[in-house]
Amino acid sequence: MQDILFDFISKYIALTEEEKNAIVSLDIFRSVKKGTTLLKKGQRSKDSYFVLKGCIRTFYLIDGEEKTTAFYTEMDALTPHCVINKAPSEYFISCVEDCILSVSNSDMEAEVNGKFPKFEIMCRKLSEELLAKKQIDFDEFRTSSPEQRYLNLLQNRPDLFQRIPQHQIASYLGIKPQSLSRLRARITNKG
Amino acid sequence: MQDILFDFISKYIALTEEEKNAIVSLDIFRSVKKGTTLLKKGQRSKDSYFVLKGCIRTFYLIDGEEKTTAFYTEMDALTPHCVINKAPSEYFISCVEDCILSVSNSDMEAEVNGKFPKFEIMCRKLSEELLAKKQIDFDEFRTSSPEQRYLNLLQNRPDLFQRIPQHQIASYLGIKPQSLSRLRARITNKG
DNA sequence: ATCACTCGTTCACTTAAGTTAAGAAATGAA
DNA sequence: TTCATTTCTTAACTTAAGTGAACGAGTGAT
Repeated sequence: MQDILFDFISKYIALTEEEKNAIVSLDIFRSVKKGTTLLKKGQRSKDSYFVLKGCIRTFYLIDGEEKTTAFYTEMDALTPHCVINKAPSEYFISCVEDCILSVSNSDMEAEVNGKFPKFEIMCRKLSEELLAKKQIDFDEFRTSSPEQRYLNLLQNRPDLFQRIPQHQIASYLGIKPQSLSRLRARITNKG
Repeated sequence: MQDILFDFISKYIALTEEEKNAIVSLDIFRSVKKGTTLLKKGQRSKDSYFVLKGCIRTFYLIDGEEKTTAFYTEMDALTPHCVINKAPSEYFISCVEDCILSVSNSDMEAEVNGKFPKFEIMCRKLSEELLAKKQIDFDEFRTSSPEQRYLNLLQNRPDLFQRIPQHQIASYLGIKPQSLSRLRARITNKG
């Protein structure tokens, strides 16, 4: 299972056996049940997540309504905003499925970065890459209609439709569940 | 004028006079006329921009229509996606106003980073901070209606309405110019 | 000064999403 | 299994954005 983490890391830096052992000895792997809340609004967490198996999502609670803003699945890394800016979290994080996660604390990361400077390089590369990806995703969202966003999602992340409740996907697309149902019906009647 | 750049840098790292001189000697300051296109779709540029004065925007050309996705004003830094992923640009960059820009090439940056390791730290901090900000902006956009987005923009960047054509702001809000006009009329008739 | 062009607004009409409500299907717990 | 809850769909109606067109105000070029 931890091989997934090492596969991911190998995209950015090469690891020696010694370094791999150092990571394993940190004992960062966690099994988490579906529905578990990993972070609540207002909390000040230092934990970052890497998804080995399963799916977690971030959502806001606005006027009593959940607004899902992201899904993280296998090989996705999530450093909550509150870890970066050291302020209480604006949003929630919870498990959509039973998950196996690698949970790393920012203090631990600082320690590992001290011991193995390679990791600092990885973090820089990773955050640059994530910024570039986030920019493109944002642009795509901004320049698309809900229907186009739905078709894009179907194209780029078809697995989400098999594992995530429709109302959470609707929220992610920026519309209501009823509108998603209707939109789907509209599309099938066209094709 | 270059003091603006040094003020900006001082938020991340402290600079010696020697380092400041090294930057000035790079001769990176450029005056650019309103309407100038800095980057076209399909080009492979290595240039990053820092706005000292004026305003530049990024936009896509989709079905013959300009879709504006960002405005950069004083103290904003823009590293185009094509610089990061070394692929042809998907979008255009042009000047909304006469501008004074600091234009830095990624080769130059590598050189400066080599001479002054401090700069590498600044780049890491900056890209982490930008990622965090981008995430929050995206979440806000995702969870808002066009009307809320308009009100937020009015709150957070009121200057844009004084310096940018309405149809570009409409596009930025994800709607048509006519809808922005109507939306504004609707709001004034309410209040 | 004139002409062409862009820009912003308004209007009438169309299309799609929000809202409210109801019911069927699936899920989970006792 | 049964019962309650959640999830998804459908429908009727409301609201807001898209579309196409027209108009006046401003801008720039000649």
